[in-house]
Amino acid sequence: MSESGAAVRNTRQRSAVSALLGEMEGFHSAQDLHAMLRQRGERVGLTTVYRTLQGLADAGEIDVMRPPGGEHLYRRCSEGHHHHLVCRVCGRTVEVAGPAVESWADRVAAQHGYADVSHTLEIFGTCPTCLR
Amino acid sequence: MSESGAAVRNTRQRSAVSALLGEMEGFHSAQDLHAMLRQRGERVGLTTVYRTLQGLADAGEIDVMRPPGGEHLYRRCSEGHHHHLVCRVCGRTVEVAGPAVESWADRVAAQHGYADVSHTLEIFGTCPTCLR
DNA sequence: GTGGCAACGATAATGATTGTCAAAAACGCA
DNA sequence: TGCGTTTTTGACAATCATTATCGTTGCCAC
Repeated sequence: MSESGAAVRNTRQRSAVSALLGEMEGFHSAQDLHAMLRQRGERVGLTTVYRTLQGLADAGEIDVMRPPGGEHLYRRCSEGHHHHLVCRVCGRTVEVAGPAVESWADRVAAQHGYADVSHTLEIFGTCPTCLR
Repeated sequence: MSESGAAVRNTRQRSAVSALLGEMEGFHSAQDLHAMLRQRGERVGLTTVYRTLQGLADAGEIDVMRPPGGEHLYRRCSEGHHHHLVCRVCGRTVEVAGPAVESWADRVAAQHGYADVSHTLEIFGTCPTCLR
């Protein structure tokens, strides 16, 4: 009645969302993904898309970004912990790793006695293409 | 008729918001601040609070944080660029400076040809008090 | 003092996300 | 393989912070 009762079921909808994310490049909003699924003829409810994305995000299989614009953006990305360098014009994204930053954050938090540390870091800029 | 036409006016409401932020500790939402102003007897509209906060944020006089919860949080804080270490239980916040992180972010962005770089970084943890 | 123009503010609109709950589907087990 | 239990689904409504609207107010320059 507590642990081991995960029981996550394999459903058509979950596969569809997961597969779509696997094919996509870049970040997309939940509503975007929902629209794409409908175009493909997959019948998936918007509610389910939200739920599935949340589940995948909790499981660490996708990344979530909260841009100032307001919409949450989701993306399937590489396994390890990393951050994003995002073009504020076209949205092109580069994954960057910064081990030094990770350890710095942990160290700073520890110095102040904070435990169970996590962090978010996003870098915004204008990419070479959009500069011209 | 282009620049120099800033013409930012000094109004009672703007002063009230600014003064309140000067006295407050920690982050507060726009609606929080609005409620506090009303308690004080200051008659300020919610719309104006939003507008003023946005103006102050644009001017760099206050910091904005966008926690997962959804509400934007504002805070008057020290001048220079810095980041926040936030307790995810009680919200207690510590300002931290990380020159190394700043230069790292700029360097990484430059390596990828990105210009006009900015970044956001927030560290979350559980503070010593909430650990007990 | 006075006029122009930005700021104000009550209200309505927006829009992404979440809650609800009956119906459908998936899995375990006999 | 068939059945019951339990999760998941999904259409729709609700939520709620933020933004737009637009007539009124009051600051500031002259």
